[in-house]
Amino acid sequence: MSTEDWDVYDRNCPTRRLLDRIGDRWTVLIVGTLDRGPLRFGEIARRIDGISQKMLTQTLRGLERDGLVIRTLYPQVPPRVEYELSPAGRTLQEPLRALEAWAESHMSDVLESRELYDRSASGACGPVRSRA
Amino acid sequence: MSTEDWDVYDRNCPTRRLLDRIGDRWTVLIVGTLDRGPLRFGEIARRIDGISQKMLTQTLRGLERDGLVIRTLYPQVPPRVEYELSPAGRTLQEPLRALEAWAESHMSDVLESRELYDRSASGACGPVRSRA
DNA sequence: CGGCATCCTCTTAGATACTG
DNA sequence: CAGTATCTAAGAGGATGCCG
Repeated sequence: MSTEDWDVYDRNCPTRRLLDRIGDRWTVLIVGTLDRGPLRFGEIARRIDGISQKMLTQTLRGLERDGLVIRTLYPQVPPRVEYELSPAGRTLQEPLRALEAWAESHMSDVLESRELYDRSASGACGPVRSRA
Repeated sequence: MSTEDWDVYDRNCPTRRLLDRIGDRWTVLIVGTLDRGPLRFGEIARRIDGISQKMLTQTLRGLERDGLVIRTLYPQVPPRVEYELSPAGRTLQEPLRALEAWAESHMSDVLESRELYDRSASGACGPVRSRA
């Protein structure tokens, strides 16, 4: 909570980049899976259908670097690595859940709107609005 | 609000793609600029530093197609085009603002965490945690 | 002014193979 | 198991030029 505040509408605003990270497709899903406690690498991979091992590693590293996820390595053979949300990471859950909830509840509207839009490639005259 | 609910953790879930769209870097900023009412194309472009005309057009088209933004063309010379949030688009503002607020308020923590992380490339023994 | 089309570049991410 | 490394394909996105 620094007194200095950034402007996301400025090109060089670091907050803009952070926004990119947390809005990232995989970040949203990963943080979502970790809401019930620590998970092993493989467990996360299995829960998020379609994520590649590379993207999972990469995204987890980024989250760890940002202090949002804590990585715990148990030096065994075979190795066991657990990931859990940090306190800061837990505060991120609420906004992300809200976003996810919005997407779910507006999915059908959006789908309908797309169909309408795609169907009418041609328009009329007068001030043309995209939606009546 | 259909009774059918999807699972974002499934690879083929359409909600997942919608989540991608609304989490998009430009979408967040564009929806943010439109919170005070309609804006012309050029006005939006001027407010969002660093956006190219191509990405602005493209993102606005997507939002229009999804029924989140309404495009109004006034057939004048030179043409005048205004964009405004639809009712559905306005409901998106709250979650996006929450996300933006989160990013702003946690920026300094994240920056600090990154520095710490980058500084210590080497680790110790025992169960190794990313953060004490 | 607001855009579309084209070109071209640079980043991403998926697949694959190998390692401690 | 949990990665790292490498290659390649696909797409994001910028620059430019033309048009209604």
